Amino acid sequence: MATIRDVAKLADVSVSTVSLALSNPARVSPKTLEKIRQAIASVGFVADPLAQSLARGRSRMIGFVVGNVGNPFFGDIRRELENYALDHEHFVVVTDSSGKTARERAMVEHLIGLKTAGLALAPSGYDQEYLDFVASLNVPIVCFDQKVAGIERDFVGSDNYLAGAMLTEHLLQLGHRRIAFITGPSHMHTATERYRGFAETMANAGVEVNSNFVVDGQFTRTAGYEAAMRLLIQPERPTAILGANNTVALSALQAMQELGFRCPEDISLAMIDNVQWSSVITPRITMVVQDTLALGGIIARRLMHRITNPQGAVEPPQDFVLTPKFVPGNSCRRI
Amino acid sequence: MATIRDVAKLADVSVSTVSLALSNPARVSPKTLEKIRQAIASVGFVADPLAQSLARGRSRMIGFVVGNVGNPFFGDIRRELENYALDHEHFVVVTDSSGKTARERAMVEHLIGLKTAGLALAPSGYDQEYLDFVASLNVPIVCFDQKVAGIERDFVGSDNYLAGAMLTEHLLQLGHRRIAFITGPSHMHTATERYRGFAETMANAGVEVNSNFVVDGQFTRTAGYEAAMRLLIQPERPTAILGANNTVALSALQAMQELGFRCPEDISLAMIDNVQWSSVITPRITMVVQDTLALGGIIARRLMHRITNPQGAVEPPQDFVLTPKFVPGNSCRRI
DNA sequence: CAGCTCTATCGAACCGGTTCGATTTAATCA
DNA sequence: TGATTAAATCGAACCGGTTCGATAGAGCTG
Repeated sequence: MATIRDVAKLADVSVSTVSLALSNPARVSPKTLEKIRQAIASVGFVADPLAQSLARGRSRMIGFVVGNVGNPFFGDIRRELENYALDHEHFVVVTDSSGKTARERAMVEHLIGLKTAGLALAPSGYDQEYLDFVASLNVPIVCFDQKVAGIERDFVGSDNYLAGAMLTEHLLQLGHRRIAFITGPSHMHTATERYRGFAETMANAGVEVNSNFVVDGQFTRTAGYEAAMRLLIQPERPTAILGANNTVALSALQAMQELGFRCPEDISLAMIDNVQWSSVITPRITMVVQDTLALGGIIARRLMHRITNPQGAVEPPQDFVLTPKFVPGNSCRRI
Repeated sequence: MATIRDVAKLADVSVSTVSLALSNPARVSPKTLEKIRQAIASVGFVADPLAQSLARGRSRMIGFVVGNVGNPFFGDIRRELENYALDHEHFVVVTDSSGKTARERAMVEHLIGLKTAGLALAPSGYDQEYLDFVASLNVPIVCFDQKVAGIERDFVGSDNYLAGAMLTEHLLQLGHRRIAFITGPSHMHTATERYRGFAETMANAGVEVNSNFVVDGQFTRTAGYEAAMRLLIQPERPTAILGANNTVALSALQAMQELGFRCPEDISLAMIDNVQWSSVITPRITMVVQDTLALGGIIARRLMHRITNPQGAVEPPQDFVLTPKFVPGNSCRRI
């Protein structure tokens, strides 16, 4: 590998001039610039990103930290961010915490060690120590999906209260009263908000919620399946199930199928968030979806803005909350 | 951030001794070691990974390059690799080329620039120049999924010929003769092998393949859908469709549903590779699946072996080909 | 006790860039 | 034309580690 000193020697200028020519060509005389250009071309010089990062104290990498890259929700956002970052000569490194807080923290630490230019972070869990840690970082960070009280950063997400409320209202309109709700982890903002949307809408309609009808699905497949089973074996079954996310809802569908319940004839089902092959799942699930492309775009622009703009770094944090969209399917019947 | 010089000053030893104590404690006297330990603890020293990588010419990162991290096939492999790497104090950075060769190359170049310890690479496309580039890298690389002629590296994958043959044989056994095949990109090894498995099995059974029954689905959703439509509008329709991967097969299912064909009553369907929610897709698709956990484990061990073992780096490349598994569903009927 | 070997530690160069004050060169003005 | 100023270039220190030959002291041998 050719180094900057090889180039300097060949162009017969100092190392610092080559460096200057690279970072600010306007401040180098045209003929020197040309000599340097030729030298660079002839030895095939490419600056070592590691050395640059060390010297600058900052790299051109952006860290993307989520709990599950396989989730299409995160996948779409990642793609948007990646495209935008690439256009601005930044490079996205993706890390997956598998939803484990300890691992998430280790990954953030690692990315900080890499002197990443910025972080797009979907926190999956946290304790006070972790919050302090995140607060102590002086790197641009845009949080998304999970709004965490105590993290004073830009936040990009959807109106989860509304998402829960919309589906609840839809089921009420169809005549359902015995509506069950499969929740997510109580420490997650999306989970609590969606539940709040459900509970308040029910209360506003004057419908009491049977306490056996609220079960914890942890946003995971196994817990969701188990939670659904608990709902289905009750003598007084719900007429509709609302899944707080795609995973628990589809786990519920699986449980229903295995026990021989038909959807929507026996039990209606609705969920928040799309999945990849929803169009071939029978019945087509009625859902509320987030505008992942828009979210990804906002995250990307906001993060790059803070990274590239000198004063962008000190702007006060801002929240961007998008309205989710209702997508009717045929998994909810009128009763 | 505390540097190694701060530690040296506090422990009243030289910088090089601190470095030695960190990398090879046995060669430092016990009392010096203790002084250094205390100093490290009191200033909270953590070595800068960037500076280490620059000085060593090698980092503790492993690059993971695939065309679509959202695909559960790659997701499982990523998880296995990540767990194993973490156990060996290595860190996986994931990059997604979105199936674009140019981007894939840029990502590999970037990872090499980061002086990654090794690469797990699922090539999605290539030209001669790219092959030469990969060949020129003297970093441990384990290729997987796509076997590329011209890349002399370890390879981990499944027997794709067998995968195609197994499903074809199954359909023949059920009495199908008019079997259609939706292929993947012809430059992909998995695609050509799976097709070969289909074609040869058909030939061996003495069944001629209608040339209109072989359509190109590019392993993508849009092309797969289009290809399926072309099959379904023919006056002489196939009685069974075999999708060369999950994406094209499910696109075909969608096309069938939209045109009002029932599966398997009107047309049978089988596919290679699982998807996340196959258990709630109706009908349950008959498929051949790869053992992603085993693949991931082999990739991880092989790569770490080459990285950590001094002589591992020079071992000749080896192929690991696993046998895929037949998973019956109810998407294929006897005729 | 001189001569030799080992062990522990050190100093300096190095990895490959960036940065900034100092210096040289060129252009502008009185 | 000499003084002044701006533009171009340079040198050296720096980022934060690693590495390796040199050195000093301890321990062993004859």
